[in-house]
Amino acid sequence: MLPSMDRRGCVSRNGMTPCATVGVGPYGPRVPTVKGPPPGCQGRAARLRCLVMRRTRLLLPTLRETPADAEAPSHVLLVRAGFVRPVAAGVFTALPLGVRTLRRIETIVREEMDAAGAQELRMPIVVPADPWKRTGRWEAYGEEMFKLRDRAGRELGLAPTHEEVVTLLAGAELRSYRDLPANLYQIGWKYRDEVRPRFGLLRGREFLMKDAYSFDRDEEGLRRSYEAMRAAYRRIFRRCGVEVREVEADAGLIGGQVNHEFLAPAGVGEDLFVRCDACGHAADLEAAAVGGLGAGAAPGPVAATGQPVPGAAPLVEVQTPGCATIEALSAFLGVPAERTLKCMLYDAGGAPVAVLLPGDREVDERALARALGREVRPFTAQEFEAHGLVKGYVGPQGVPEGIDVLADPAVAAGLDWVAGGNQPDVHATGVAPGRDFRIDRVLRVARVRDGDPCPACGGPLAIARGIVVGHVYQLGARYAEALGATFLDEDGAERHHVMGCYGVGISRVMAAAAEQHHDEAGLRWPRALAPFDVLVLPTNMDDPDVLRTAGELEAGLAAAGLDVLLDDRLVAAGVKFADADLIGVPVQVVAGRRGLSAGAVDLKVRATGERAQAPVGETVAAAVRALAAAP
RNA sequence: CGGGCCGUGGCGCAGUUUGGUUAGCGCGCUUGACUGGGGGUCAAGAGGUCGCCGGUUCGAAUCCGGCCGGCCCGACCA
Repeated sequence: MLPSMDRRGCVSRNGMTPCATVGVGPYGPRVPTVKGPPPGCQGRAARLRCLVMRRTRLLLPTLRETPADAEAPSHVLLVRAGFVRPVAAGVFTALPLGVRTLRRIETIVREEMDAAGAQELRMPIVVPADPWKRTGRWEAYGEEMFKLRDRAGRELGLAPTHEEVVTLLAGAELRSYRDLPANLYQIGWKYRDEVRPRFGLLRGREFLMKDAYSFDRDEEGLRRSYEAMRAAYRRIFRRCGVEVREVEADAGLIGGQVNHEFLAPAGVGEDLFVRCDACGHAADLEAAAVGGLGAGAAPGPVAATGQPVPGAAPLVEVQTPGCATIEALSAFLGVPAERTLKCMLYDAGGAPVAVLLPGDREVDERALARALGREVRPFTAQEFEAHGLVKGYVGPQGVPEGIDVLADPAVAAGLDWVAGGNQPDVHATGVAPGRDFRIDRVLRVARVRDGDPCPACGGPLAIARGIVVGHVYQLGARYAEALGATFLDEDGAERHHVMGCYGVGISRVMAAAAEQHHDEAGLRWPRALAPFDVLVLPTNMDDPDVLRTAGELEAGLAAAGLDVLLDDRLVAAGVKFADADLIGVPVQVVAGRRGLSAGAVDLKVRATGERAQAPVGETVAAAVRALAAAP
């Protein structure tokens, strides 16, 4: 029987078990056929062990050009290298290579979760609205949550996370302290109707996530569960080959007090965080702005200029025509911006507040809102007028009673400020806190900047971008209380479950790894995440020696337990090299006429670019070693 | 949701300002030949309701209106 064949070297359309196909040929009448399965790949048992794939049988559409709608490196490369295809804004199909890499991440996550004593569940994507209304999150999530109605008019949502569902399950099934502690997790698609999907997989509307929920008798148990998860997360990201920083973070809509983010530093990361290279301290930028920095660490005008503290100068009014901005004022008076006093006015949930900070600083409005527990917005022109204030020339000495004065620690600590004179074109110098104006509350709401001192050690902080790949929270009992989830404790008392929740963005990890590991030629997967371990690349498809060797290497590498991709296309070698670098398989084994004439094949480690030769007979061992040594 | 840009074979683009009858180019795809160690060469092909709807006009990819989709910046967030 003559196998069907096509130009690309496909041997058999129905020979779907890769090892059942034969050699690499035939490619045409001129090309000799390699008979029989490659050595080491005979028999049913061996066949089942083989983890080989032929390029001609794989849906692996690589693109030579950059897709017009992709910007982030991970987005460009995951599309170009044939891992994913876009379906709608922020929604993707994972192609076979993408599935393989996602599965490797999932496997690592499962192993570590299971090792930590967690149990896997499958919860639904479509969830009823009622529990969400009871916890208040139906409203709180707002437009972010996909909401639907079924034919009977029942309200449903696509779950972005599963606290409600799992808490109800715990309330029903974890009824005794003997059932606790418990940690339940799942891996599945999550939905979020993003205001603005972007960066490809990094911020999609559908994303693959592992979410886990711990249930304990008390806070002490929660802390133990929490620390166990943090430890598991460190192992997960280390195994994935993704560099992460663990930072103190903001709880967002999930809630709870203590929480940490695992940020993968990357150029396109959408989260800003501060880190101190001296002591390792790191915090989410917003968390840092609220409580991460102690008052003593705040740079006053004195520390910033390096000048000694002047004595308490008298308050003097000076003419400053056209100086409604700090920039103009600083230039006009020849005073550094950090010695001027900026007085910002906000409406905070109906109550006016004044925020004082050095002129070179900006208010982090989110941090302010969080510190006050109210929404804030800048004063309107009418509000300035109503309070008798002149925009651009507001000084704290003229802030009327009834407006709370919140001051940055630097303002409280400084003397001799240059502040607004509360009339057009007038400022005042020598303005001192306490003497000239009151401070109702010292509050750190200035946006953290590069170079600010670290609260832990005083060293310089750096602002960096990162991708949130993991987030762990201590939730406490709020969900259990809202949903009435209780258990009977040892003393017979009915108590609410104390919860924690823990997420890993599986699809984000893939994108984050792509962000961290690529070059101009393409992806460079860490070996734990690569879709295949080894790529076998025969260069001369008309050479029987080359074909036979490639087939033997394919079988031998598979027998050694590696996932092997054989590029059996009948195309120019250059095409294969370019594709090999693009898809980023860690080890390339090149079998070509040139090397084989000396009895050798070439190995290339993608991540390092390192090349080596090995005798044909030792290639498998050399490839295994190269893979083990790869990043 | 504000601001900007963009929808033309599978992908990347030109053509639109100044309407004109066969809508081009590169890559990819098909067939054949040559080639075969870094996206090679030649030849012959296939493939397009120019995002959708409506309007103006003798005539619309091109002008006007509406809608849909996508990207970037911002606000927001895993």
